[in-house]
Amino acid sequence: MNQITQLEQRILETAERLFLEKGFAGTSTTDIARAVGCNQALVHYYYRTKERLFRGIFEQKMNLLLDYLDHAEYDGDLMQTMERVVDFYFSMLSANPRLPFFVMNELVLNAERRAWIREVFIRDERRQRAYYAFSDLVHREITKGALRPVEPLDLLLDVVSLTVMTFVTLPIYQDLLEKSPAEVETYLRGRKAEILIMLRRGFSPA
Amino acid sequence: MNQITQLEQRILETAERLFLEKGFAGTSTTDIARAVGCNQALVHYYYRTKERLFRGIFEQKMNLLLDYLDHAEYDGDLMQTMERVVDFYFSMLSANPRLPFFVMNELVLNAERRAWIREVFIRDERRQRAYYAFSDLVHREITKGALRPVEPLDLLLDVVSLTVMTFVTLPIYQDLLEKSPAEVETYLRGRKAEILIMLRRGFSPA
DNA sequence: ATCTTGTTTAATAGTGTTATTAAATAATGG
DNA sequence: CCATTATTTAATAACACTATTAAACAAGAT
Repeated sequence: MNQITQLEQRILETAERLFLEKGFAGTSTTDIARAVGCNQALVHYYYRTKERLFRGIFEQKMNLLLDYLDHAEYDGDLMQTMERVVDFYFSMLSANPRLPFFVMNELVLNAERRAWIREVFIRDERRQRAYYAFSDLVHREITKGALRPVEPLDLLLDVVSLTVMTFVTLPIYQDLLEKSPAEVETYLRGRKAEILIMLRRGFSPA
Repeated sequence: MNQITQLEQRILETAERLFLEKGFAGTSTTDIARAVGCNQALVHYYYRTKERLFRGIFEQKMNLLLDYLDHAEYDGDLMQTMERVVDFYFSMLSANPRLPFFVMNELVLNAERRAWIREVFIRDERRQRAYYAFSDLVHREITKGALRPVEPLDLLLDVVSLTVMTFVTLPIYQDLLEKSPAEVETYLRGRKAEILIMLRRGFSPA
């Protein structure tokens, strides 16, 4: 029960790392086995197919990404809520910077994955409810005069675009502009501040 | 000189389409040949390696993407210039919606490609000059009081984030929310308007 | 008509990929 | 200790991929 789970676990973790780094098409089960240091057949013993292994990871990562939104408390002030959300995702994504690209990448490149995801995620009541709650709140805040008139989906996309792109382009920023880890940290702090300014200005009423 | 160029051309066009759709790792020279309807060796006869074929396309697409910025006239009003830029890219990307993802994808997934790109693109004087001109203008406009204090890079990233993400997530929007082409067109018009509002509010002085 | 040059294909080497199978090894329970 | 079960590996099937080579084919020039 030790080495057993140990290898199975290490395969999962390594697969995770490699898929996140190189994507589904760019990672082979041989790569994974090599990185773990075990026989390639073992990957298939535990997960049967590369697709199954991938899906498990993909689903988990997708949930990790959406969980916070599902449970977000849309209390009184939407502007404050928005700041909390950005704050949370900046922390979370600083620890997992390749997460958003990973999910986006596979959804964009693979139409079958989109179809599959449509069934599993979009038709999930919890998620539907969360979106309607959010949508209602936006409309209420607009009526209240606490928010500029805006489509809920637009608001969502604006926040997501600014936040996600910061992390998606991070490897490019690092490598192309040859930045050190310390510089990257400063840069991320700066980006977060900038995004909050944009959102505050962009959505304040009047 | 007819059938000659014809096949060479069709190989290039097909490669372009497939690379844009599935990425480098997801497209094989066999796929390309199959789609063209020619022998697979012909792809190698004209382009020698998959990597060379890809690089030609990648470089061309990257230039296509950056060309406008290199020649953008930063005249009097920055805000107006910004609107022209967004307007241009929305037209251009509506015709080539997979372009930004294609470039981003390869840069994020492939570190060697980043290194190569760093040499070819970043160390290009025209590009350097264009960026400095832009950076200077931003600082001048801030001093003039025509623009909120902001780092030029932040301004650039905000514009790029909002614009690019609209197109990157387009397949997801289409498929996951099951939208028709007509709905997509309306959606894009809406996004452009929304982005212009965000930018105007986000960067107007005071 | 044949020589030359450029185009296209068939064949294939060489490698890498996913996946399965059977055998070896380790661990566990009776 | 032995039987059973779970883990791990070696071997390999079956196929896909990149790239090369030599030969077939077509055109135009001489």
